[in-house]
Amino acid sequence: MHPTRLALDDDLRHHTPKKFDRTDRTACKTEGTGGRNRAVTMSTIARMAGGIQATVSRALNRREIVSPETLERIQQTIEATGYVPNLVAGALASSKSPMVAAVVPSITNIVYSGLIHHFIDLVRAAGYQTILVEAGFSAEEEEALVTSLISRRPDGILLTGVHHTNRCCSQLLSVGLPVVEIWDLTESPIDICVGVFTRRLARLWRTLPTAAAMPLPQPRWLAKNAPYAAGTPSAQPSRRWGTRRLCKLIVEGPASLERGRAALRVLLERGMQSGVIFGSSDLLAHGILIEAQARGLSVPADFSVIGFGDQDYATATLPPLTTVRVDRSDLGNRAADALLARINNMAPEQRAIDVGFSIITRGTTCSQRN
Amino acid sequence: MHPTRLALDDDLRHHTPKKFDRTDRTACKTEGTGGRNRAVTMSTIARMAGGIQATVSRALNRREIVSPETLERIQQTIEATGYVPNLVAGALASSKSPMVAAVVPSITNIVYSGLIHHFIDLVRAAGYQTILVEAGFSAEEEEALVTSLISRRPDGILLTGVHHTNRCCSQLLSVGLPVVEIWDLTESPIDICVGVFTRRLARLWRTLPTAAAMPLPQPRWLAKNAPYAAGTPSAQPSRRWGTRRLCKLIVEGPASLERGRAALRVLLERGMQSGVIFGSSDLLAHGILIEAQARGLSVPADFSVIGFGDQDYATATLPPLTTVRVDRSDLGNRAADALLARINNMAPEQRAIDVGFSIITRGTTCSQRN
DNA sequence: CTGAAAGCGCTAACAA
DNA sequence: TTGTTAGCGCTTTCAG
Repeated sequence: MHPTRLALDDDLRHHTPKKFDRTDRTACKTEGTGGRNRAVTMSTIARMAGGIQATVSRALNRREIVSPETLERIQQTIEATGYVPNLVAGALASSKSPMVAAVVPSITNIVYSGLIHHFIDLVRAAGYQTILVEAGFSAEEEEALVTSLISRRPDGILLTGVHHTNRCCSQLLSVGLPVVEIWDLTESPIDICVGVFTRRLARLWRTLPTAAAMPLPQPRWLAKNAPYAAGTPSAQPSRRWGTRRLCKLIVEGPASLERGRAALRVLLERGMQSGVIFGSSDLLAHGILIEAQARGLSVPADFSVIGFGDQDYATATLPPLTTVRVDRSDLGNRAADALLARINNMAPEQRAIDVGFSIITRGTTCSQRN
Repeated sequence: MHPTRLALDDDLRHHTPKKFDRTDRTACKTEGTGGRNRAVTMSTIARMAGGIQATVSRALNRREIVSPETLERIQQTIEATGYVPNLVAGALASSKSPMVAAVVPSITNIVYSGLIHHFIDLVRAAGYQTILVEAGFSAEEEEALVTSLISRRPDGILLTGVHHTNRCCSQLLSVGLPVVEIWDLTESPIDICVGVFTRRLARLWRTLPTAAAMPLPQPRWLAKNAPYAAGTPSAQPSRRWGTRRLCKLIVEGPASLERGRAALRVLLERGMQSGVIFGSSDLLAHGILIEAQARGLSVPADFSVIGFGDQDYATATLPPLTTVRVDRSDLGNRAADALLARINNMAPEQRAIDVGFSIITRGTTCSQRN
């Protein structure tokens, strides 16, 4: 193979925005009608089809109870006018919007968005639309958001995590909205919760042979277990955790490849010799692998790495990443099922649904017992 | 450093779900009240505070026009009852929900979610909540979704891409909803559009020195330019494109590290010698880097790689990734600005806003001219 | 099967 | 400043 030379034309390299003028306004609609043209409603359709508004409503919601001819006429006029029913009026009258709300800390984090993706699919299949909102990681922000969500009177609501302000919980409770909390498991959820049982994981950490370091946080419930305050990459003095010496490293902000790399640098500076590094996300763990490679260190010969999340790319790293897997699609599905069940007034069999987790052993750990 | 041994207790390794029973039902609410307890409304508050419903409405929306004492009394009762206003009634009465809708192909793809994140922030600052929905990559699905969104009467709507069904466009037009389309730029948007001017990018590709391969698609508008049908990883016979020989490789499905690795394997099998490989996303490009490394090939000595997206991790790869950057936060912000402007009935200065793009040169290309 | 009529909980004139 | 009164566009009894 020969080296490749690549030269970029300077004028192409940065493409400076081009301006359009607004001569072509074909699509602009506020013109011509002179003021807002009266919206077409059910009554409009009824009048045009020679019937009454209630019949149109029936034609739309329970087609089987109107005569075929009437139905036909109504459908034709609907088609002709391009009428779209007003769901907010419907929701007011029937006090049920076909809608649920989902609150996640971050929509850009695949850990949440992947799960929510499945959730949305399932509730959609049941006829519900999802209004998805981002709450950041603060319970106060969440409270404000939840209040404004409640004011939209969704049929149900999904919350991430189990730490909510008191106001938030009591509001939810007093409205009597079905709510499902995901990720953490608590034995006294607001309504139902589905997720993994945190203490189990913590216990797992504690029993592992040599815990060398543990970049944090991201999944909130890992963060919860951190005995040290967060700070910019800085190692804490090693201390005993369970029966092992643990050096915990808090990585501030969202996980990223770069933060993972930085984490390993810090750990090495602090004299880390060997052991296993826990990443609170696969991304962080992957960053650690890359930094190791850049420094000529070998994983798992020099140290082990365990990620969290089992993202799809965990099989594609060098070497493939050992990681903690929580079945997110399962979680999303169960959350949807549980919420739908509650919406339909079914008492849940269990109030806390544990989806469990497992360790997927790949190339970044050695699996021999010692 | 010494090798690390890692042994996992078998009973801990897989944590089988634990069952909870439902004895603790402290939080269950359908109990006690015997049937649905009448919801508290503005009238309830008014009665309790010794006033009239309209005053409560005023206290909530335009506090400055009610007397301090009345305000005080009302606020206290609201506090006491935990009353949350019903926005759907409000929306019906005022025919404005403080809400906009956003339609993206995929919420799990950071390319969209990153941008939407900014969009949401900005419109929220203006008092609007965003209902976010996923449309997949089909215009038909999108149409159905848009219809159901319209039925919720949002104040505005954001669409991804410029390819929509006719019904979709005409419905949007007939409702007279402010709409902003993002990513692609077209000179005849439904309402306004903000994004990058595709033809410019295509022209850039064409002038590059040696185009060896181009894994596709993901950004829809790259896909659009593909002269070959999609298929599982398989190289197309090289053909002339512009003045260069181009070997295009279509990668099916969403981009992933693994698909990038597979792509390089295929390209090598097909006898790729040198040149530059375009990834339609940074993830794909990163996969290519990893595979190169696994095979002992050197980038950019053996071949160059250019990604797309300038994700945060592009600086953290080995070597750092040269990539095409579209400022997504800028795009999200401008989209929000544009939509808000339209909602406030301001005629846009331009109907198409070009945010441009740039090539960020890092370590995976050599920059010497030839 | 179709009509008539009473709201759903709020906003927005208008009047006092 | 507060009270009165119409609706918003639909769902849902209840009669016909």
